[in-house]
Amino acid sequence: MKRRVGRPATPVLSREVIARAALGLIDDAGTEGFSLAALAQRLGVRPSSLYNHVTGRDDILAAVRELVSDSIDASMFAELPWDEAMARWAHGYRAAFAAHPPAISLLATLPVFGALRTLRMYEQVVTGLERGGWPREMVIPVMVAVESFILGSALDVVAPPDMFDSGPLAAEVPAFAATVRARDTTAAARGRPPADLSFDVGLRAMIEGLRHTLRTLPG
Amino acid sequence: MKRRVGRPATPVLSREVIARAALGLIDDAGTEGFSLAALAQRLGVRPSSLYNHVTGRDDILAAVRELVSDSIDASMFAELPWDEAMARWAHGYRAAFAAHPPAISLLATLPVFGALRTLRMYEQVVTGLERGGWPREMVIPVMVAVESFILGSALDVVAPPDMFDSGPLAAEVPAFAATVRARDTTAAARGRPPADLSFDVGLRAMIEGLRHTLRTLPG
DNA sequence: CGTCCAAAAAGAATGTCGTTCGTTTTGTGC
DNA sequence: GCACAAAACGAACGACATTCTTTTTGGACG
Repeated sequence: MKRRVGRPATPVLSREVIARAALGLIDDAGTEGFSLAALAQRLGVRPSSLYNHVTGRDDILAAVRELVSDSIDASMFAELPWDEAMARWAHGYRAAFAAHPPAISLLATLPVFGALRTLRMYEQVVTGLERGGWPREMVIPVMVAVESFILGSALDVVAPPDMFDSGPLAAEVPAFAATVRARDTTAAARGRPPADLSFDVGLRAMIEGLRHTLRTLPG
Repeated sequence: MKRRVGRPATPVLSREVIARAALGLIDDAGTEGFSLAALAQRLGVRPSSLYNHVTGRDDILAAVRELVSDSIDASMFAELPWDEAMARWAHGYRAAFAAHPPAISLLATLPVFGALRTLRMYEQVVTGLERGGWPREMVIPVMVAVESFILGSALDVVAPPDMFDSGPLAAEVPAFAATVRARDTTAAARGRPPADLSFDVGLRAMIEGLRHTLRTLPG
């Protein structure tokens, strides 16, 4: 499987191929397993070859982010009431990231812009909110607020499970330890990850609160 | 200012000193300007000396995170109603991170645990929520939901301003471009950063929604 | 059909970075 | 007063992202 020097007969790489391999590598090897050397090896290629298709490490991560973002559906804003559409969009948004836990911390801090597909998604959301009666100047804040919650919740997914149970620390913070246990019990009883409980509670609250905000708007 | 080999007469370093210098370096030089070499130079020390006080880079960032977290006040939960306390806590929490924009992306992805001070903060919040009537198993989800929103909003602070105004992209997403302009106008009129609008709208909504959730709880 | 240029691969080399290890000097407890 | 731990330096290493050069191939144009 050794590759010869020189341009190959059939092209091996592309921005798309690199992004998919990168996401696969991150899924398999985790955050710290991601390196250009490992990525090149997975592609059967030398690291320097990557630079013919991307500008560098950050560009690869941007491509991965586009890949993940492109799996988010926002078409529901065209048909459903804004609040119901928002709930579904948020669930899909979070699921897209939660499907690749190790990638979250790598992607969460990256700027999103430059991706046309992402802008189109925003366009759909914005249009749906305006159709729902939100005043122009509040549309972006409302969308960004929900998006911030989603992003933060995605980071929560990758947070390590609490390991201080029955340690000397638990005695220092009894109320906290007790409520954590109560949450874990409830989560286990429902067969869902603890992080899902926070997301559901928070999303429901935020959308209910936004309904209230829109209802009681001056004017 | 050259230091001689060997243990100095008066100690130069400590975990605390290192953390403060690191935060200062991040504030001054940004995310990518942070390196152990630069940090050591700022401390008048060689990089290898740091390892006498911390286990490595990640440990330094953990110390910085503790430093930032320690400036968050949660005492209001002992006196105020839970919803009002939550609002003030959230504002302080976000402000603590927003005071160091370049640090946010470095710290946001780090695990929080091991810091006793942080656990004590959680203890105060948890106690306040229980006092407010929240059932045990919902306390942590409620707190984590709000914290996720705060974290996500902090990341939004560091997001680059939209630069696609009047570009060829704006024509592709007219509704989006228009609402962004409306938001920027409103933000400018109020003399506040655009990110603040999203945070205020989202926090108000989430707390109002949580009030509604608590009110309509089964049982 | 041949020529020239761009594209796409490997290969070699570089500088930075985090980290480890050995050495030196100093403070401290017996 | 002596042994040992603590805390600094200095040297060296391996991993990493990146750049530049070289080699081979595809395609456009004559």
